[in-house]
Amino acid sequence: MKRGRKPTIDAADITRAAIAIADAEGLASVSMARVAAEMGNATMALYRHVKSKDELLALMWDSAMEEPPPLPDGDWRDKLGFWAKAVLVAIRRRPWFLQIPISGPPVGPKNLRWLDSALTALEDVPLEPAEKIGVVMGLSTFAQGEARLIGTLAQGFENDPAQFNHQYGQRLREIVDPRAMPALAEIIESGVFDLDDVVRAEDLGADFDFGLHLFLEGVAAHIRSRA
Amino acid sequence: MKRGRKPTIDAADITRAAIAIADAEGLASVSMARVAAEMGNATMALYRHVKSKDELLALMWDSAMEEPPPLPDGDWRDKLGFWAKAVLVAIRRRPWFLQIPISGPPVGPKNLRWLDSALTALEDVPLEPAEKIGVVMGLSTFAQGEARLIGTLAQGFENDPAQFNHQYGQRLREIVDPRAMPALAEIIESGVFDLDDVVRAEDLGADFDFGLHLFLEGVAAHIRSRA
DNA sequence: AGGTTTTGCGTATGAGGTACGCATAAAAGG
DNA sequence: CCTTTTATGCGTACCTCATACGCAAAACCT
Repeated sequence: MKRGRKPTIDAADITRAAIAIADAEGLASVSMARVAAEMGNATMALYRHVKSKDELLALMWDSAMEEPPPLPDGDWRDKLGFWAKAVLVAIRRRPWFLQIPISGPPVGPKNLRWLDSALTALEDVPLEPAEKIGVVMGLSTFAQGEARLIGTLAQGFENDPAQFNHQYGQRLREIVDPRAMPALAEIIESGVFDLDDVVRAEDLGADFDFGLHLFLEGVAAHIRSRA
Repeated sequence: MKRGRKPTIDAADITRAAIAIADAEGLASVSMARVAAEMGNATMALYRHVKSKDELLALMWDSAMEEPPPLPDGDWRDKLGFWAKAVLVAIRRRPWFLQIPISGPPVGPKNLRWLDSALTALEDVPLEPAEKIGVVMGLSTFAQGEARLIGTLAQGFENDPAQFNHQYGQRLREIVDPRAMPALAEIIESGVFDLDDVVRAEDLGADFDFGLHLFLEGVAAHIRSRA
């Protein structure tokens, strides 16, 4: 039998508590003391189960992603598009996910299942393994980057809504000298930056959809050139 | 005339000193005390010119990017591809750039010049303004995400080189159950993850090139469907 | 029961951000 | 030239955090 005092908590409990705090108040509110308090333990008790805060963050990172949803019926394009949107949604549900300083390639089971899901979408596509990985990496990179951007803007909007109320276009008009940056000035004049009222999550979603469309279009073209 | 004691330093000086530290030792080494010491001032002297550390980080963010290089001759594709690679190179030169928590849309002059540069590359392309912005945003997102990934892996490699010496594929083989994740298992078996020796920056650059190729291919397809 | 081992945790240390207030320097007014 | 005004320089102090260390409490073994 196992000797010594019985542990009252384990690393998984700590991770869960930390995630609950991050979900409710953001990653900045996750401190060892706070997590311990939330669990009714003393701060230093945590260190019996977790080497350091960095390790706790790594555990949080592994647990943060939910399971990948089952792929829809259709061709690879439907599936991969669905997958990319699922990635965006999953990250958006845990905005602090991208704030965790990561350290290495993914080995956590959840992340590997996401990878498997994307590769399943490409199952019947005639591409080399390395190419498939490239496609998935590119898509994943794009989705994460877009999620980051959306999160950033959403947060900036919370802090200072006035900054976004169709003043952005105006502000750019003041700053940008058409002689110095003619291409940008022309786009500004077209009014794309004059957001009528507020930047909404849906607008940002439209940007994502367009980028996704371009990328998938590129994959299709590449497949065609292969066949 | 302006009353009061003459300032001996200004925000730009502080920003420069902070950037020098970040370049040399990473963003983690940038503390108010450290920056002040480096300038030969007392810690609290900085607060006369900078409201908070967050503000200092924002200033660093604005100053961190170098000027966009002039675009090469060629069609939009050459130019945009060159631009994307230039973004990657510029970020790679300041790996701490992506670690700064950002707050809002870009208004700094350098960032606007990068934007102008990309739009110049699309000058003669028959797309709507909003579409051009979408293309540039997508590309920029992709480049930043890839830079982040490369930086992460490079750092992980420094910390623990053994982890990468063609053990990654082996490790995956142990973890991944082919019955649970057949698509992933098949790719693993193909040996793509068995990096012969070491993950090199060049290999990662190849990934970037492939993703870039796909994206530009997609843009080309979209333009064709427009014409 | 006595010894052993493992967990729980109080105390202490050091780093970092920053509020506050006084000292100091430079211009303006007499 | 001296006083008043105003902006800067910065010492002190406080608070939050992560974490090393060591002792006490609990559970198992003989």
